[in-house]
Amino acid sequence: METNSLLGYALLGLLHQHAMSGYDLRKIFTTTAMGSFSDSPGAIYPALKRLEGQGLIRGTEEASTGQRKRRVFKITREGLAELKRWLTGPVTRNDIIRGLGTLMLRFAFMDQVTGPGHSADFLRCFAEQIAAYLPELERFLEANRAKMPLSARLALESGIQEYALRLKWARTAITQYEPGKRNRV
Amino acid sequence: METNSLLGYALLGLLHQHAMSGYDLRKIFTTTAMGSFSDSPGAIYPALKRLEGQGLIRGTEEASTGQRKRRVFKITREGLAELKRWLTGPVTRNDIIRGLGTLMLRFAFMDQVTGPGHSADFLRCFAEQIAAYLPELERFLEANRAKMPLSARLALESGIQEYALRLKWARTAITQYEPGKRNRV
DNA sequence: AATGTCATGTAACTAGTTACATGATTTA
DNA sequence: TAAATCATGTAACTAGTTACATGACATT
Repeated sequence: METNSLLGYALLGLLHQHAMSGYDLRKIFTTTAMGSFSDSPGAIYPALKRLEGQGLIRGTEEASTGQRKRRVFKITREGLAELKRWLTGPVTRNDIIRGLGTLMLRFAFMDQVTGPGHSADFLRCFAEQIAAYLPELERFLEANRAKMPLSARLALESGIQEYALRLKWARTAITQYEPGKRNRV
Repeated sequence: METNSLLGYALLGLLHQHAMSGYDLRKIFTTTAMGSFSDSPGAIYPALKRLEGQGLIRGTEEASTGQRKRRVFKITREGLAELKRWLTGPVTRNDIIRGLGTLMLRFAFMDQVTGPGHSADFLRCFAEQIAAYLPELERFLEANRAKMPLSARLALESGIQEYALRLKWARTAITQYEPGKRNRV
């Protein structure tokens, strides 16, 4: 069972949408809302090489529109299987603590790859984990608020607010997957 | 001018609060709201070594409460200068795009290290950058909402909501630094 | 005697950073 | 001809991951 970095899964997920070159992928990271990923060639080309080495994607040379030849990558069956495996993994307490970015990326790909049924399940686990973690943070704040400098307390409150917001978001999002709504893309 | 990772600055900021051992720092990462950092010895001990090599902290052996000897680290003048340099750097568009974690850590240390006057300035820059980025994300959503799968759209909306929340938070936080309020710790 | 907690550290591996190199084609 | 855009790639460096090693003392 292979392991990949978040960047690797991001590339895999994007290549599942449609085949693309490394350059296309870089442009996605520079010009769309996926700007949290680095668009540097030193990150993307080696990552594509690794994915290809694992047999998860396959690149084919293509005579491009005039300029230099481009390598267009498409996801393989193995790649799709690995992407599904990643998407369907459990939502752990650790995932929540280490930051929600990974989980949000997983969710973003979910409808397309594993279908809306699974997305709703994911949201339920997501909400459950946050609902468990949030009171811990709140208890920590109350226990320490007196001894904390203002900016430290404000920063912590901001973090708590973020988790609270995501919980509310998840609960609203779940309703969009309810039967009766036409939820297919 | 030295460069350090986020972990390096986190350690520097914590050691500015008071001198501690590597083990104490690890415990902070496991037991407090700073859980986004790894508490693994393979991360922390080498990071402390690097900081000491740069002259930013200094460790002294200490006969501990019974068990094995511990090395207690304290920040040096150079370390404090470097921490201040990091805290007072500009708030860039890139800082906002790459994730708010780094900026929130900077802010958390700010009152103690550079004083409440600077914290308010920081919040104004922070709010300004978010206020500039947010409409870009919103335009992207509107331009793509039709072609996006439900889960992808929801994920993007969640991201937008987060930025909106942080903007509101920053504007509220600024008022807590206004003259007339007793804002010293 | 075995396990747990305090406490520090290293080694092998992985992946990301910045910066550079290359090269074709198009536009100013 | 200089610069911009398309397009791929490498090299040196940095830092983090997991896993292991060590060792003292305390508890069961």
